Amino acid sequence: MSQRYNIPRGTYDILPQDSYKRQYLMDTFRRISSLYNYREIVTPIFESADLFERSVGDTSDIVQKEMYVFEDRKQRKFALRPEGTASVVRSYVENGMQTAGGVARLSYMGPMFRYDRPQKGRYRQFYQYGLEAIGSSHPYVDAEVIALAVRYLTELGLKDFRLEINSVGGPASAEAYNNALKKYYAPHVDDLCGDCRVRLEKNPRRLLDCKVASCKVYAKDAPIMLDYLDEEALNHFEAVKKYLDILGVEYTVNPRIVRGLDYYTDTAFEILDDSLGAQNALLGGGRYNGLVEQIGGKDSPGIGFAGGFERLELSMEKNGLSFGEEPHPEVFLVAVGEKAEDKAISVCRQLRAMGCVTDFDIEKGSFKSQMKAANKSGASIAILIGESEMENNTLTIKDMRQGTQETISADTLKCLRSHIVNLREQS
RNA sequence: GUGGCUGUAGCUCAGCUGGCAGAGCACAGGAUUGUGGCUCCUGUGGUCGUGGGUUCAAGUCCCAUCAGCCACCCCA
Repeated sequence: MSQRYNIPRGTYDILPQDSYKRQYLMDTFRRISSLYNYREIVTPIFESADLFERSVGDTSDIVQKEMYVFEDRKQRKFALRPEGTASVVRSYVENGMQTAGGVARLSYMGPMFRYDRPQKGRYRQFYQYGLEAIGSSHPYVDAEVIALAVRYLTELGLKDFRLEINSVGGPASAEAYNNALKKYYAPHVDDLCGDCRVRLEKNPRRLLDCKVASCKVYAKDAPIMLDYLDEEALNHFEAVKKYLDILGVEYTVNPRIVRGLDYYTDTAFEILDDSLGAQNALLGGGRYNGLVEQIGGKDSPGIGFAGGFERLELSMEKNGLSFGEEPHPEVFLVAVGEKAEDKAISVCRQLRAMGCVTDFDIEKGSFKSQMKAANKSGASIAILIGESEMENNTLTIKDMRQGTQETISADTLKCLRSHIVNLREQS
């Protein structure tokens, strides 16, 4: 026997018996995002590594420890995308979307890659849905994006999640806050973990969600971001809350939300489902007013979110929610004898031309085993063609649920069609 | 990158202090010479994750390694 191969660590196959679930999640996301007039954008799954280093942040764990970086044959440095926003903004700038005026509403879905130790709800290749609204800094847009995220989850039937929001302020607030943090932590430097000593210099905000016990002690009494927001940032945050109230979206303010990507400004939010275990973030997002310019475009504000399909599936399964109907053929053909088989092939073709989902297993021999196959397929109708049907030029149509059957002329296609439609309506 | 638990048939798992590799489900055939589901009978299917070691003898004990799960971490 030749070499057997295994799937790479942290990846998984979506098997045919489950793929309708993922399709349901994707279809629903497309439906809801198009309700808000978002259009789908598809970008490559790899980009210049530099794009992510500059946008996500070269001090972030994503870039430092988790990114799949590789060189192509001409020694250009690329990365498998660890998230979607950077690519969407790159495309926005590259294709001059800002010149179109108004707000660009862009949605996307696809695989993302992070090199991390796999566990429940966490994979190395995982699939995200997300969207970006670029071109407005109006707080209503923040609220609308959040409302859309909530609407999507609600549409899927999910209830036991909670929305947490925060504001990390603009650059001025951020600097004031960072200085306050540095000042607060300075006397305790020796007690901090190695990571945090580096963070204190480069990105002090991330000290707040360090889980090392000795660092956690100080996080409790650390200065709070919201107290350092300048007037503009504070007004923005208040307005976002007002619009969320108008839209009927429930939330709690969590001043500790510090998103792991460096490009966030002002609004940051997460939707959490505590039944999921350690990986409890269903979706997360926020505003990124400096990102477009940072990537080389004309200064334009933006906001967006992204979530993982895997965690949605876990949450839905835990709650016993439906992924829509599992697909199965409507008609299954059963034919015994060479001439009957030939007849079945042409009936099969005609049924499919009518738009009727049809299957026929030419490998199966006996009537019995073909009937078993028909039963297993879940088809509601079986069409039987045997000796007597061939002699009389008829077809026997069997209702698999009721067990009833009747014989009709094989020539009247319309007749066949009305039978199928009839039976389809009954079931 | 760190720790704990687990790897036996396609799936879920049993296999005692080392002694002939098992069950259920699934799959195939039959009981029923043109009729599925229920029942009963029969059958196919295994480099016991991989590589070493100890032993007369290893699925079982030891070491390494890979993978899965859970947690840390990170976040989707």
